[in-house]
Amino acid sequence: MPRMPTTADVFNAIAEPQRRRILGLLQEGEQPVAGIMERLQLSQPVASKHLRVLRAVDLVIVRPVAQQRIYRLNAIGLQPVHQWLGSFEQFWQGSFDRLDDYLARLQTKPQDPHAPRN
Amino acid sequence: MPRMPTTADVFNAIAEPQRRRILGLLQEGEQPVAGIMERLQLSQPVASKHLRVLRAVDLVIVRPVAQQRIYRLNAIGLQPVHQWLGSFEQFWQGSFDRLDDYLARLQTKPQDPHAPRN
DNA sequence: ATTGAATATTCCCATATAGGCATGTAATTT
DNA sequence: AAATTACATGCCTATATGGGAATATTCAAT
Repeated sequence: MPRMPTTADVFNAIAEPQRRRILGLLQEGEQPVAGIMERLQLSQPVASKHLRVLRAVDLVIVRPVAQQRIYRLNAIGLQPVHQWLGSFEQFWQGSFDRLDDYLARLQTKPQDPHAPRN
Repeated sequence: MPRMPTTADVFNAIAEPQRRRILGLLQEGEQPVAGIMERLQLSQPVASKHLRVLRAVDLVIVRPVAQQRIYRLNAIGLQPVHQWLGSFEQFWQGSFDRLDDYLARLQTKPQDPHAPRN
């Protein structure tokens, strides 16, 4: 079997660099397709196709304004990736550095009695 | 041009669910190929091929022991993904929660006179 | 109704898969 | 040395791609 479709999930969708660039651009604010084309130097069909994928996995939201389609970032769609990554962060440092973190947390926690979630 | 090779970068490597499963398993500790095969119910060639990709992008480290190859998780290799994701987390909450963050920062910032851009 | 503007979609192709099957290879045992 | 173990690699196929060129679609202006 071939590779999974790019629209299969967020992981596949963000594997493509151009799509990551688009998402990055949309951090600055919503944009019509023409804006994305210009800023990222993409041909019109290429832009539209990438946006189609991002739409399919719910990473962007479209809003029609006249003939324009305004695309907005829907960053919450990246949560699956964030969650998956979360389980790995504890492995990023050796046990030594993790000990540092642990001690540092022990020192600051007591100062704030109403310790909010984080 | 077709899709970018799975070995092109970490993003492409982790797009494949089986490879994510392998990485997940390796969180429990290093494993020889046979262990991965059994735990994840993969054929031997399939396991080897996925591991090859993970090796290529440096998400796992191999250590030979007799005829066995012990695979170990190299979670630091996931940092590019984590970094990229980082720039999006500030968009995860609605403007309301972001306002909270902003106010909280205003309270602590004054202690730092050299307020950098932003 | 026509024309024009902004996007979307279709058709094209070269390329890279994931997995099954078969075979190659390195180290160990007998 | 021959056989066995534990993996890696090669070959095969169906399928999905990203981008280019051309065309279709949708809404607005004339």
